[in-house]
Amino acid sequence: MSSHPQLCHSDCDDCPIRHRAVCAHCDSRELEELEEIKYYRSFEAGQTVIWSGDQMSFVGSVVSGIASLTQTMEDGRTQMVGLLLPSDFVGRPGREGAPYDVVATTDLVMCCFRKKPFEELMARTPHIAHRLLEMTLDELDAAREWMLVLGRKTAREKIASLLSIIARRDASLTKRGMSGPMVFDLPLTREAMADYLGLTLETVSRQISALKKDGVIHLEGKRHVTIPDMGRLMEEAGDDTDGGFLV
Amino acid sequence: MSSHPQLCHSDCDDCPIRHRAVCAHCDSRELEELEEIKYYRSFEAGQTVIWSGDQMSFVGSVVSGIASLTQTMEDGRTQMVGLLLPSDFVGRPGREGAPYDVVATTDLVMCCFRKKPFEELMARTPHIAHRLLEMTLDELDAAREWMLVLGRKTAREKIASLLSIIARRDASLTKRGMSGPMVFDLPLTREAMADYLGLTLETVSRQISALKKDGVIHLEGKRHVTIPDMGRLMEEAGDDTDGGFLV
DNA sequence: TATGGACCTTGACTCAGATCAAGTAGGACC
DNA sequence: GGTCCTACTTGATCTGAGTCAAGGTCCATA
Repeated sequence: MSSHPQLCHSDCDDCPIRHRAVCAHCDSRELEELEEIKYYRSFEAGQTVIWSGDQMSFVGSVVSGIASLTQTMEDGRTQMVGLLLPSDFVGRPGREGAPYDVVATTDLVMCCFRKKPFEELMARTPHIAHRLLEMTLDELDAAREWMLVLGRKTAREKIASLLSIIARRDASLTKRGMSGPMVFDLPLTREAMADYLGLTLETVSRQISALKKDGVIHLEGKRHVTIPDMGRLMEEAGDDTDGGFLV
Repeated sequence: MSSHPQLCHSDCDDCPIRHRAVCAHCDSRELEELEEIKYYRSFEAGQTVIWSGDQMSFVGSVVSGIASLTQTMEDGRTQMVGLLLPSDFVGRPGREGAPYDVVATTDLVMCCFRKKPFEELMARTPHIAHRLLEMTLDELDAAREWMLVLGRKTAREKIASLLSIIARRDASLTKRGMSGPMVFDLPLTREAMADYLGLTLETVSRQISALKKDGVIHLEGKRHVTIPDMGRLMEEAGDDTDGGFLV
């Protein structure tokens, strides 16, 4: 599985981001600098972190909770174009405005760096710039993978695709591995799932019920999911059974 | 409008790529190096340039013709995830395999650089690396813009969106500007349009006929398009009338 | 001038998913 | 215990786009 967009300052204990691709190569001067421009921000579920078109004053990563990138048409139709899970990176060094809304889908904590000094540091530090290109390529792959889901998959396949992405991300974050049944809590409402999948919330609900009836997933309450057989779910998603590479 | 993913070697007369963001800042040593690792490749319409999963031995840009990035499911459903018009860049410096097929949608000429030495040059030349990040961000924006099209737009809006993208790209390449009626040849078959839009070719045909009947576009033959009123087309696409920023 | 084939159009019918509408489940707060 | 509210489910019906099928157009080649 490819690594995910992540960027971390020095102290991963108090900013619980797993991947240290950047800081592992930073010397202490750089880490000090990062520490100086670092701060935390919290958002409540439903709050908008950044409005489309706004100036962005920071870059950063998700510490806990979920944020989503959403685009909205004038008549209100919305499409999520990205899902930011803990450790994912937000921000576009070198760019001014945000091209879409960033919304806190659950309560959210972010670890931010002030943008200007971060960019300056980046300009002086080739391996940070390089890591950033890597992350952007990963995001691009994920977006294009999702285009196939949106354009060509059935509602049932879409749900299965989303569940398997969340399951895989959850496994890699909790280091629980992918063998045996997967258990996790759905971090999204039916409506948010619908926005991500280009469906209505009723269709999402119906297809989840159908997958449950067919034994592909188990549900306790409305959010607690067990996937007895990951291979089966991936077949339902229309993916190669050996697992997608992206996100 | 944002710049498009492009990368150019020194001699833009014999490699007709408009944007010189890279070479404008290269000194003559770098240009000489680029010249040494440069070569051209031609493909016939329908040929596959790179298979998904293959090692890529070059990076480069489209000189003439159209290439597309496509993803295919096991059962044959396909989705185009990118359209490469003249001057667009192909390649993922620092990455090995291709994540999707690159197909020559028309007869195609590409200007290529050998990948290994290009990467070495890039590692030594921060402004090329920087330009590459810029291009990747542009592609990411375009992909996400397209996710809204795939997930939430009607067939009619999808066609209008594609036509306005092609019209705008055509205008910027030929420097004809966006005022007055736009005239161009559709570079895609109905089937290719369907693959890009997540539709069937019959639906594409029907919607083009409908837009024609309603006077949004004029058609001479099957491919020669006139758009009398670009604003009207963009309304049909469901975009802000002031024009999208992306692609 | 025919013949074949790629590409496109149009019609008739079907169906997956949207829409509209009525519920249920469970938590917070009085 | 009741009531309110948000999140979810389920049913009935509608409809936009897919499917299947029959032609049409244009061009290259015989």
